[in-house]
Amino acid sequence: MSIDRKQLIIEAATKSFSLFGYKATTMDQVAKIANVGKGTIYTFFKNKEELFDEIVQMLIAEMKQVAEEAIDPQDSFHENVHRALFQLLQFRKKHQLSIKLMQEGREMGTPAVLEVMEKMEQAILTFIKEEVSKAIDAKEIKPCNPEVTAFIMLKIYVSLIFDWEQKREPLSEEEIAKLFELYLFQGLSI
Amino acid sequence: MSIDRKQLIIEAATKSFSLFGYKATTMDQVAKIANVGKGTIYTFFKNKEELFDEIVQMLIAEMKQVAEEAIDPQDSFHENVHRALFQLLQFRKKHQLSIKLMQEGREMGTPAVLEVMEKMEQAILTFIKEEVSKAIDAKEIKPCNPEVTAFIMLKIYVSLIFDWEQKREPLSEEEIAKLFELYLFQGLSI
DNA sequence: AAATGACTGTTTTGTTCATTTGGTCATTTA
DNA sequence: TAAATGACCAAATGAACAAAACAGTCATTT
Repeated sequence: MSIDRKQLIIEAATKSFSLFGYKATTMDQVAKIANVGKGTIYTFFKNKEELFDEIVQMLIAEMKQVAEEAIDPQDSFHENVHRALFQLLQFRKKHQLSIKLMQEGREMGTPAVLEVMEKMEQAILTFIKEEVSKAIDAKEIKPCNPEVTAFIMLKIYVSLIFDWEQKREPLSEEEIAKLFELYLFQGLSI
Repeated sequence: MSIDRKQLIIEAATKSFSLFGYKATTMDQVAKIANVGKGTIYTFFKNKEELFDEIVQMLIAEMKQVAEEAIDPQDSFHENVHRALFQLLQFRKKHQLSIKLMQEGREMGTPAVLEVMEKMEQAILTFIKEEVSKAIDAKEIKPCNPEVTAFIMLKIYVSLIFDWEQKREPLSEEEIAKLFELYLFQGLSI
């Protein structure tokens, strides 16, 4: 048998999704880039959306790895969460495919893309929630609802990293870490 | 002279904007509802956008009043901010015109509407920032950047009131108050 | 002097139709 | 003979055009 055709298709589709987005990627184009007959794609994937989903699954796995690499059991919980969330959002901010998908989700509202963005957010929330639960068990932080806490943490990070610099000077990583520490861990009370 | 024509126009336009949104409101329609010739509108307002802006100015003034009424100098800073932000966002959630505008901003991205939503957000931020500054001066809370703090507070509230219940059970006012108190004032640290 | 609505140039909307697209399947290939 | 293929098809898309609706003006009316 020649080289793995499924791999070729995945690589071609990833390239095209990253370059043009989901809607603007045609199956003919993917076949052409992969040097494969169009029908061949359908022997490996039920349809366009399933091909897309498989690629996004890989993206989520990559993100999970980035997050896990940011965790150092020696460090405190909030240093770990800060590093993990920061790395995660930087990843999302820099990776070609993530960027294209976020654009397409916002600007065109492509349903398949919105669905996939949900999944990515859910994956991040699950990861953080797990870390929060561990920290509560280890009595590193006060008892609290891990789901709400993970949700708030992610929202604060997205706010500081994406929303704030929409209209203002971007904040440096250290500033973000300090703010996170102040608001979420120390608290504003005197 | 007959009854105040400018007032009639403002009332008619408010009704139409609330019912159909900015784009779907035509000047002919406003004139008809107001029982006024179309040309009359242009003796009071330069164009459609200026009419819209004047109405939104009134909405913002109303919001400011709601926020101010929520502040009780006897109470602590965080009780006051909680009440003010909560009232503000409930107002936004219940008022016909706000609802229509938020919909139109999200779904159609009408530029005039987005612009106006910016203004509303800025008004809220300025109000909270002012309260934060006062609280710092009164040594009620730790020194911090009032602008970032106001920004984070609003984000947390919008997250808890709007975003959270997108996919989960809504949180009650008391729950939101408790969460706000825990995350922002007490801090998660033990 | 204030109010008006018919008028105008522009934008939006509805419609048509040729092209493109996702997906199938009979044929080809190795 | 199993895997690969591309011609093929129904459905979706969008370009092009005509018709309608629109914001804003201004000569006329009140």
